[in-house]
This record gives sequence, structure tokens and C-alpha cells, in this order.
Amino acid sequence: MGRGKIEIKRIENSSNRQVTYSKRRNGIMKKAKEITVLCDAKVSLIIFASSGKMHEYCSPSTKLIDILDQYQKTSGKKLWDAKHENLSNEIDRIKKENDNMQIELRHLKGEDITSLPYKELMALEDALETGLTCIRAKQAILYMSMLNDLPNLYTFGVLFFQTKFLEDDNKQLNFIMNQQQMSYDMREQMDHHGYQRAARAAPDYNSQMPFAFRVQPMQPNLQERM
Amino acid sequence: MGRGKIEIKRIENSSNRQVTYSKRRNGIMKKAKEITVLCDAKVSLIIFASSGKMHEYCSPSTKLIDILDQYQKTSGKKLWDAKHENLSNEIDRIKKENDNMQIELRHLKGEDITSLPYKELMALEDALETGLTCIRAKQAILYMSMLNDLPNLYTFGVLFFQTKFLEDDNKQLNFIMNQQQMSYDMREQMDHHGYQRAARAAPDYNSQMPFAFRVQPMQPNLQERM
DNA sequence: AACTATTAATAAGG
DNA sequence: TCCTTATTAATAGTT
Repeated sequence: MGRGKIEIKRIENSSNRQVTYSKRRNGIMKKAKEITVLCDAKVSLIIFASSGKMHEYCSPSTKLIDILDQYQKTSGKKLWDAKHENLSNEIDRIKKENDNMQIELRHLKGEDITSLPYKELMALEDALETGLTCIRAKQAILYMSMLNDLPNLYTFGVLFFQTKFLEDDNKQLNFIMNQQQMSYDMREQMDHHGYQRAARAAPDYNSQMPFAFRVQPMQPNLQERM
Repeated sequence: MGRGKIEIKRIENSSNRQVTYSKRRNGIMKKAKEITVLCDAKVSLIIFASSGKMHEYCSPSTKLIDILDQYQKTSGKKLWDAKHENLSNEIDRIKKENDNMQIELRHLKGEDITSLPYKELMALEDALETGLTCIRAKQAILYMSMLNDLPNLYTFGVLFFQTKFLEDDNKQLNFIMNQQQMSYDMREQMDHHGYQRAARAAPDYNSQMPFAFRVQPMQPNLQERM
């Protein structure tokens, strides 16, 4: 369709090529518009000239992104979905990691431990003890360096730590005593319900130390009971 | 171009429309191919019939994804980049959360605490103590329930806890003693370097309890030193 | 960018 | 869907 027939191969003359490009591009655009109107079609047309200049047509009341989404669904070919999947997987992986850490943190803080098996309670206890030891060592070091600069803080430092550990010891002693009281109460209850007494277990162990702030180190009465 | 001129508006007759669609679709495809060959253009053409059936053309030795990438760069219009950015931001956010938890976990385990300020050490210590208390309470409850079922485990339970807490007390006592030894050594060093003695601080406090497993509750010598 | 001779596309019909 | 063909539309080469 022109003054002569042309072979369909690259037009070598640069300006001829440019002119033909312009004419044919308009032609295709027009055809694209026509088919959308005539036939209810959805069309996306993107053309890049060799110069890099871009022209596009997209059927009205449609977004390119929607056409491309439909393209992916219809053809099964992935465009950005692959990238999305990778990112989504990454998110899932990190979220799982996150959850695990959250659980570990809560456990270390003594929360949500109701359903933990005994073995894990032991591990947790070890971890906490280790942590506590490290922290206190660090505190001690801090004090040491303070002492370096301010020699008269020495007494305060010693006092501080002694108080801290004594408080802690008291807490633990109270705990032991409570625990023993509970055990004892429970044994009493069991006795009242006719349970057989299984061991010569300390019936009034608790009463042996009404004002004792210390379990005796050698535990003579405990060994007696073995 | 046909037996008669047609108006460019939707073809109401369904089968006519279908026929026209087919013919014109081929026409556009041919034109698209031709312009790529003649003019070195890159073309992406995607057509959906109203039926949903899809046809596409993409210039050879080019991938649709590349054309779309170039489309985004050239036009500045975002296609999937917006979605990607959202996901990437989400990943960044979670990763940061992750890092924070990791740090908290390490701190609770006594790791990486070298650069922590004193206030945070205190908070950590509190958290660890709370955790430990909860864990041990839970352990105690576990024992109680075991005792319910197996009365003769009573003695073992009492023994277990007494041993556990005594071990712990010993650890802490050792720590205090070490700390005091360190303080004392340091004071000695300072004295040798001519530092002024700032307090009448226990010079041989340590030697006062070579076999003592307990700091005395009333701390008489400590009060003396105040 | 406009013109126009010529080819290409396609509407209608079978 | 394919073939045919009259007719219109697109466009190559020219101005």
C-alpha cells in the first residue's frame, strides 16, 4: 500500500525508517483503538522506537496493571509474581523467626510457661541463672571501675552487693519455706484422706526453723530422713 | 476497506463482532510484527477478546518483563514497584523488630552486655530474677502435682529444692567473696600506688569466712564499717 | 507535513 | 473458519 511494494525487512535509510516508524505507529494505534471500540476488546500496546522513545495505548477505562494481572492469570506466565513470591516467602520466614523469639523471650520472662514440660523448665532455669551470673559479674566490674575513679565508693559497693544478695537469699528462703509448707499441708490432707504414708518425711520440718533465715548447709535432718 | 464503510462503534451483531475481531486482531499482529522488523522497534501487544481469550505479541529477542521494566523507567508510572516497595518495607520493619528481640535475648542470656549502661543492667537483673521466680514456682507446682500421684516422691522433692537453692546460694556467696577479694586486691594496689585510703573498708573480710557458706543475716561487721 | 499512486486490509457474502 | 471480492484504508515515495 504505497507507491510501490516494500519488502518487510529493516529499512536501512535512517530517516526513511524514522518516517515509516511514525506513520505505522499511528496506524497501529488507530487500529488498536478501533478494535477496542468495534469488538469490546481490551488492548495494551507499548512501542519503543529504537531511539528509546515510548508510545503506549491502553483501552479506555482499563489500567495497564489490570491487563497485566489478567495476562499473568490467563497465560500462567509470571511477570512480577515471582518476585512477589520471593518477598512473601521471606516475610513468612522472618515472621516465624519472630514468633519463636517472642515465645523464647516470654518464657525467659516467666510468662506462658504453664504448658512447658519439665525438661524445658530446667533449661530455662539454667539460662536464667547463667544470665544472672553474667549480669552480676558485669555490675561488679562496673563497680570496680567506679572504685578506680572514686576510691571512697568502695564501702558503698560492698554494701550494695551484700544487700542485693541477701535480699535474694531471703526471697529464695521464703520460697523454700512456702514450698515446704505447701508440701506439708498436702501430706496432711492426704493423710486425712487415708493415703498410706510413703516416707518418713519431715512432718514438722517447717517448725524447726520458725526464725531461721538459713537452711543449714549440711542438712543433718534431711539426711536423717533419707 | 471493505464492501462498505463502517462506523467505528461497537458491532452489535455478536457473530459479526467475533469475525471482525478475529480479522482485525490478525491485522494488528501483522502490523506489529512489521514495524518491529522495518523500524527496529520494540513492541508489546496484549489483546483480550470480550470472551476473555488472550492473544499477545512481543517483539522477538525481547521479554515482556523487560519491556515493562523499561516502561516503568521511561514513563515513571509504577506497575508492580509500588507493591514491591510495600513488601520491602514490611520486611525491613520485621527485620528491625527481629534484631531488637535478638539483642534483648542475648542480653537476657548475659551476652553482649559489655556496653550496657548501669540502669539497663539493673532492669535486666530484675527481669531475670522475676523469670527465675516464675520458673521455680512452676517447677514447684509440677512437683506438687507429682506428689499428688506418687506420695513417696515427697522426700525427693524437698531434697531437690533444698539442694537447688543451696547450690544457688553457694554460687552467689562465691561471687560475693570473689568480688570482695577483687575489691580488696584493687585497694591494695591503689595503696601501693599511693592512693589515699578513703574508707575503713574490710581489709580481710574474706578471711572471716573461710568455710562459711552464709553471710550472716544481721551483718554486724558490715554495720561496724559504716 | 501534504499529496497521491499503489498496495493492504477487510466487510460482506458464500 | 475459510474463500472471494468489492471497496475502503493505509502508506511509500514524492513534492
